Amino acid sequence: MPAKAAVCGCQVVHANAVETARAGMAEEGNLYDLADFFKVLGDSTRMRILCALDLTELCVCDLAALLNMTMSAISHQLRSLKQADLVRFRRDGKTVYYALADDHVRDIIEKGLEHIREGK
Amino acid sequence: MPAKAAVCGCQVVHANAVETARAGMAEEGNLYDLADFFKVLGDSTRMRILCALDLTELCVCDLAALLNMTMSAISHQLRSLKQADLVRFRRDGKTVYYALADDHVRDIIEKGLEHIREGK
DNA sequence: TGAACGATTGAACAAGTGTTCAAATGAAGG
DNA sequence: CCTTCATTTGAACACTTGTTCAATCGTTCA
Repeated sequence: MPAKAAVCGCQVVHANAVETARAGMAEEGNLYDLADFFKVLGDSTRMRILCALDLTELCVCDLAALLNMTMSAISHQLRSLKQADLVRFRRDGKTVYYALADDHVRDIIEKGLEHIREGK
Repeated sequence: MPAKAAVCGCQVVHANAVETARAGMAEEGNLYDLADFFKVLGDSTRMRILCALDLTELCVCDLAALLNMTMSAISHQLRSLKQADLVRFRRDGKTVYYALADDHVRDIIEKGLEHIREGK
């Protein structure tokens, strides 16, 4: 408890619980990566892009038309999605087609929807 | 294609694909809620709190000590987590104990970790 | 090669977010 | 009651983030 008091200045201590948490938690770096990953999903534009790509392959121009946004804005967001390995792309002439990278995304989005629907 | 050209100004059109996406996408409102939900998971402090609570119930002071942050900062983040139905709490005297709300969170976090580990 | 065009990039700005600090609750005990 | 103390709250600040705008890249085709 001295260690704790030094940190947070309060006297309530659950040293066992804190130690349990400290010992069992995933590696620090992994948690930051995990937060960064979910951060990518936490934007409505990117979420709408993902849900559109879940249905069919689309080019930047298609997405811009579908979401009523500029190609630049779409392209910027696709960059984030690419870096997070959420989408893949193929080039055909001047056109670049985007699609979901794999089924992980589908699963995660599905789980998220479950949580939301259940919450009300 | 006139409709599309009006929106994004380019000539490449995949009207069928765009229509498929438009017709099949989840309701607009749901996608915004979904993005907001993931936004809550997209912060390292909140993620660390969730992972700690995944192992054991903890009070604000415990979390502050564990994460080496002020109780105020922790409390602010717990508020977000509460609003997103990710954590529940019980009061015992002056102390408030927090815990994970349900198993949805565990599942989602697990899926996220899978994705990250697989990506490299 | 040079024009056309889909896509990408970088800088800049507005809007949103997390932490800090100080003040205010709410519960327990003297 | 009045004090103590864990927790919460609100305002302020620095920092991050999404979109816009202009310029550039990369490919096709004449």
